[in-house]
Amino acid sequence: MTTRTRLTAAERAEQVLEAAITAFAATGYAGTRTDEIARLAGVSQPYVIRLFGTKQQLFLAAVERVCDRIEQTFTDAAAQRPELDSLGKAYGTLLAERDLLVLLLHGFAASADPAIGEPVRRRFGRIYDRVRELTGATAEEAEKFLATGMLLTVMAAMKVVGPDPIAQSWATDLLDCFPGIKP
Amino acid sequence: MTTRTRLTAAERAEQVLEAAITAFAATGYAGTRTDEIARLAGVSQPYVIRLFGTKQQLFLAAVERVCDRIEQTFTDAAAQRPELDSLGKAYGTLLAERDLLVLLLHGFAASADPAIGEPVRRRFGRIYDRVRELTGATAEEAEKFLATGMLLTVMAAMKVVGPDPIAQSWATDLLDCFPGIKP
DNA sequence: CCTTGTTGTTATCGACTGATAACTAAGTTG
DNA sequence: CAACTTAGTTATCAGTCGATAACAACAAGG
Repeated sequence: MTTRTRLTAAERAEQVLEAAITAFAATGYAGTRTDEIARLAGVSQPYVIRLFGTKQQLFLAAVERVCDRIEQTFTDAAAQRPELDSLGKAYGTLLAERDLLVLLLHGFAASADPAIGEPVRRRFGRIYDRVRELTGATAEEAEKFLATGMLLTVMAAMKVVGPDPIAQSWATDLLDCFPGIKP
Repeated sequence: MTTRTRLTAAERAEQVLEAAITAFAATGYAGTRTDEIARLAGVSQPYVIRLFGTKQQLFLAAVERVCDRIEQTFTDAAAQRPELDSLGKAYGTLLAERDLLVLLLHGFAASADPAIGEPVRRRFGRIYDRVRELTGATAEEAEKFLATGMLLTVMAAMKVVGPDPIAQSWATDLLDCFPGIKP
């Protein structure tokens, strides 16, 4: 073994959190093993548990992180041009980081567990609020915006959009409807 | 124990499949135990496995069944009035059977596994095709329709719509945008 | 009534997996 | 450098869970 570089707990936790996003996005909350996250982060499995307490707390931290990133993306986009299609274009760039969106989808799907559902509802509501206050959109405009976002998120999970897309004629049809998503 | 009523394997498999939809909707593919499905169906856990081979095959059968039900709902709605908002109203009634929609969402989320992703993409594509051929909608109209459906599906998973909804102001805002969903 | 096919069970295994305990080692400070 | 704190490991457990095997009970036909 090469000499391990020692990091502060906060730095290591950061790496573990990124690994957790990748792993949880791939196989969901229940389907992901903590030792797979540990392997991705390059640490031992018990250390992952010690840094975050439980697997569930790590999952929740990953969900919060993803929502932070999405909100930040919207805030940045609105700073340039505070309109819905500016945020829409920004969401399109998030497709490149499929893990973020798919993890969020796993959060929605796992919402039957109150410990997960409560924060997920809270963060989704916050995103709705941010979208409206950043762009001045009406409820109906925000609804159309979020609906489109959810379709794209589902398509990302099915891997028909984003990195290495699996070609499907229906997917091409649908993607043609969003100007500036395809690349 | 009361005298067990003996059913044909097909009849029992039907009951197990319904139980599987309920259970998988609640806790997802990896998070659901086959003995919980067995308990809901009133049979032993090994019998569940014997009827469907593996847990994965049972999950796939459940996904196929849900897609059948959704397609049938659309077909029926189009028979009465072959327009998009007729199908939309029909999808609204499916919210009462939250399990169906949430199971589908678990299917999307679990699509990273090729054994699940392949049939899920196939069925989603088929629903897109059916929607267009039943209503004569353009790709863009179908996209808006499916986007709305995905938002409602995600909201169903978060339990802010459907039976015993958890009240959230943002959810009320959003639901007001769909005429005739609220009841 | 007895044989045969089908429905269903109990018993059990073997692999997995989150979490804990106990220990090691690397910095850090006086 | 010695005492202490913090980062990280190895070893291991206790519970879980899908699957298999072997057996039991019920029904039906000859």
